[in-house]
Amino acid sequence: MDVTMKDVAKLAGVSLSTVSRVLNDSSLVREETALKVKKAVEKLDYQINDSARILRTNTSNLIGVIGAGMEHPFLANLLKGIEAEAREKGYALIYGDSDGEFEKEQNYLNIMKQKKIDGIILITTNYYNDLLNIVKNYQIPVVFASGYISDPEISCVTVDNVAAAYDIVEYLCRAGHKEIAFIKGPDLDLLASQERLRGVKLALRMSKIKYDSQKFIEGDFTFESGYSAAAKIIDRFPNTSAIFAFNDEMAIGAIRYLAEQQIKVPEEISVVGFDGIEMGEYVKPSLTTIKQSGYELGLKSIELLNKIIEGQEVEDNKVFIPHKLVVRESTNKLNKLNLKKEVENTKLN
Amino acid sequence: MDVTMKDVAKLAGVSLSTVSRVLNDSSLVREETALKVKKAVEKLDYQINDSARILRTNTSNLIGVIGAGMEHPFLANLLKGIEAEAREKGYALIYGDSDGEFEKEQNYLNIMKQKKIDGIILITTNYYNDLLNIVKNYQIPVVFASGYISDPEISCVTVDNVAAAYDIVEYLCRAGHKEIAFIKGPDLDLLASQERLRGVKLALRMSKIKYDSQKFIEGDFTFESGYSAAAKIIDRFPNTSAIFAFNDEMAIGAIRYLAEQQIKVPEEISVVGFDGIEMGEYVKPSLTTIKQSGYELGLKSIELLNKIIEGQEVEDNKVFIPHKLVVRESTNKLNKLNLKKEVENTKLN
DNA sequence: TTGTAGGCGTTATCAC
DNA sequence: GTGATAACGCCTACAA
Repeated sequence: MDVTMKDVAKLAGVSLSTVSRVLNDSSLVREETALKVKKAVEKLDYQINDSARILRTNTSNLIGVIGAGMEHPFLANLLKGIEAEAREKGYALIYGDSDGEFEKEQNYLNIMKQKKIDGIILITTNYYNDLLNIVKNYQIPVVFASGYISDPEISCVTVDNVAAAYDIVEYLCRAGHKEIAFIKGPDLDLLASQERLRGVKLALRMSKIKYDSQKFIEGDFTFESGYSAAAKIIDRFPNTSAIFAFNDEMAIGAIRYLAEQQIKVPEEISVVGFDGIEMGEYVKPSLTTIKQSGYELGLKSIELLNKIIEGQEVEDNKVFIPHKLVVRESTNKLNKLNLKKEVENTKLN
Repeated sequence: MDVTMKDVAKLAGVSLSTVSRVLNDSSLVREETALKVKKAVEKLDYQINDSARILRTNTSNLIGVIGAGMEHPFLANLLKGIEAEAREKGYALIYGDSDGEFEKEQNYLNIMKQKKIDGIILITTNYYNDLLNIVKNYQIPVVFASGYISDPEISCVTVDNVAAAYDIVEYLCRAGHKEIAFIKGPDLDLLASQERLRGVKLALRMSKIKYDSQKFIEGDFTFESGYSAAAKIIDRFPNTSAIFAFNDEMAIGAIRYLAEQQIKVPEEISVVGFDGIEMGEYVKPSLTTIKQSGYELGLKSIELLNKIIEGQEVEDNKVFIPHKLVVRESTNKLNKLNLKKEVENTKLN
């Protein structure tokens, strides 16, 4: 079997409790004794048995992460930020993917409870209300990192989706675009997508453009769905002059479709995305988008969670990370060509 | 405190041992009794205390994953595959990122050992030799999922990097390319990159093209490094007709640079990548590449690890996943324009 | 400053 | 079939 504290105690010629004290940096130990113990630990390559410690102390230094669609670049960076900051703070991570299915989420929640996790980061967006109830019941500190949760008891870290969506739509309107089509997220996504939708509506109203639900094509945040959504848009609304996709991947999928149809971006149609994943800088044309940092989102989430776990005063349990409009090559101001085309189309309709 | 087996036993009117038996599906329990217990479990929403169980049984149903650069799409999918198959097999995941630093790797290895993980998946490529020694010492089942490990004791799952690199370089040669430049991986990466390098050399030799180490520019698998490597290539070897980047992201970065320099891909220079990430289908021009499935790599890794953990017979501890050359828009056969240019350049040199 | 002993919630070995 | 009971390895009063 493995080396235990007993072995260390024996080799160091002290008692179990002394070893324990040394390992836990108790100040009540003579330096000389501590040194003996440390040497023994070294010599035996002693590793503490975490289960025994957790059983005794009921705290695990373990944080649970339940996500969905984490292979998307933005979320992959979120996970990276979570990991880095968690390590920094002395936590290890239990990681589970729910595929957005409630059953799997429940399942992981149970497993994590059994492991006595100190806290949990939730990145799922479907069924989050049901999750909320379970989590509240569990009395485990939790932070949502996937959108704004209105429940005042629940902490969350997120970009301000409403404001960000507003910003980018307003930018399009200012550039003269009136015929804007949208590739929204899945209707199942009750957080980010719904919030972005609100931001869009707000911006349209401010620009006196009438809201037309027909012009919102549902995607699922994949390249492919952006591609096929663009096809629908071109088919149904040929006079579209700008497309706002609710994430960068769908925007890139859309651009690809337009290129294949010989529709020039941005000369004929401007395209904007959301997230600001690195890839958007390298596609041709590079992508105008709302940039937010997944890494920072992860970092801030753990920071907040850590405060809650440690019982520190939390001044605000709703944290927003910054976002920024980044204008690149995929958008332009409406030029004469577009305006002419729009006029023509208006006549035709 | 939480509900324990004791509470369940009391409510069900049986002893601790009986509850334990029911929970572990022991057949030695009368159905009637089992039912009583199950009802009590249900009613109290009892969750087992995993630490206590692990302490007693010394098995955790926990698999450790240590990775680096997991935000890259290929590896993000690898993680997804790992997670899905691990869940399927009843394991939970402890996930740590080493940033490719030996110290962090060691650190996570220790943490994981303390948590009594049943097995470990290693995805890091630097210092893997040192890791190997530690891991062997730990006597924990381990599977490398980042390249071929020659040590016969060590299990690994990987694409056949040598063959795959060979395939794509041969493809370029067959298309008539003789002036090929390379964007290789970091020299620190002792696994995939070195293997791909071997494959390249082999293919060059077969095609009677002389090996020129100058033509291998080092990148670090990021878009940015592909971009700047392409700049160096164009600067130093203006008659280059094809570029092979050791992953898709660097290839895409290179394409971006070429586009900015008004160098047409593939008309003037063909570009190929490696991995086959989804994004390669959507860039313009779409990317010719070697396709391998990160998801499958993850799945197979867990499959193998599981066998080892369960002590099943493993017929071969070196597993290869399939790869496939996918030809898209970023390559062509050398046409007259290129050939003429090459002739001219040859004269000049 | 150090040692002794009890208990955390399980599982496993005995009896009955 | 079922029930006591002794570990598993650690932490923490309490004693010394």
